Amino acid sequence: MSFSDDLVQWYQSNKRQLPWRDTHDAYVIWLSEIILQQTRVEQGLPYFYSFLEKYPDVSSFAAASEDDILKLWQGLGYYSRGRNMLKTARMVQADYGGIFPEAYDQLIKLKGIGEYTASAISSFAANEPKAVVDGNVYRVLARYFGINEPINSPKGIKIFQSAANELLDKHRPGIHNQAMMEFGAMLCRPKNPACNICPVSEGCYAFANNAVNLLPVKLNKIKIRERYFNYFLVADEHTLVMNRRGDKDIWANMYDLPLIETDTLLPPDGLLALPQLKALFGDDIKIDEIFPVIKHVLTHQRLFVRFIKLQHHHIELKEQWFITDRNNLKKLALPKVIFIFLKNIFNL
DNA sequence: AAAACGGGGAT
DNA sequence: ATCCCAGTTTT
Repeated sequence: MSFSDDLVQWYQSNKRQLPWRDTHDAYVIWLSEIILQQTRVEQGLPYFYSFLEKYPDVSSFAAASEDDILKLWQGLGYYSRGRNMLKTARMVQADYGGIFPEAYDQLIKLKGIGEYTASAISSFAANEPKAVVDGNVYRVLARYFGINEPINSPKGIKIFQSAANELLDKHRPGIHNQAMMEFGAMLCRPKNPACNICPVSEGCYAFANNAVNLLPVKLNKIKIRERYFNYFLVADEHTLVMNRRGDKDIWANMYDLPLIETDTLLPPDGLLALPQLKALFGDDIKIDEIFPVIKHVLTHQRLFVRFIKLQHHHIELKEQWFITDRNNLKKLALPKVIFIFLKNIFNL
């Protein structure tokens, strides 16, 4: 019995039942793989269902608008995944007649599909012998073979890909890949791995050398930027002023409120200089209510978000601002922190 | 080669 | 708090 055989055997009797397993539809597999990038299965599952229901095939996906896709993606994060999916769906519709490709060399050219995802789709859908290397596989390989090269160094990435390629069972690459990942997710976990019931502990370097908690090695302490967002609620009975975000910063092409970003800690009294507000909104405004600062944590940024309700009779709309009915909010893709605020304010 | 890109769960 | 999740793109 080889390492792969042992894992596959374990996989077949211990795998979770997941809706994207046991299909060979490349479109469905693609949908699941993009959703699951940097996302836990439990978090992605409801999105997978809603996307599949609304867009049962690539043609219907390609016909959607970016606003539609981002709205359905709302809350999942890494929104470029959604925007790239739309580009890819349209490319598949135009260049492949709506037939989702299954070949690695074609997949790798599509937006949002990198080495991992191209390997996953091609091996799951068509049994193409491409080895996946995701976070699970890095961990399994590092521990089992005692590889101490950092998993996120350029050298490490090549070493792990080579190791995965060598290990791949060319006769059943799809199930081999799934078994590697499921094993990493369920037994060979980052913390408290289940070495006591591990089917391959006997040949495991880390288990034999008491190095399970030392591997894999990862470097790069990401640095976190602090930002201070002052959002302004300009609303009447039925409508409010919204802002369409640009395509560079976080939450690209999504919708929030008129914003003043400051580069220092917010003043304790919560007051921005009134002249600054008048310069932005016009003279006819007054601060109505200042809400407590909300700390919103992202991977690379810590946001200190403060909402300020303004009284107004007339305001001047800036370039990316527009007035919309409250009822239209259900159609706009909102960042989590904006969504929560508006939901609470308007009892949505 | 680094940095950027969300949000949430486990420890 | 820290890590990391079925990673990819941009700088």
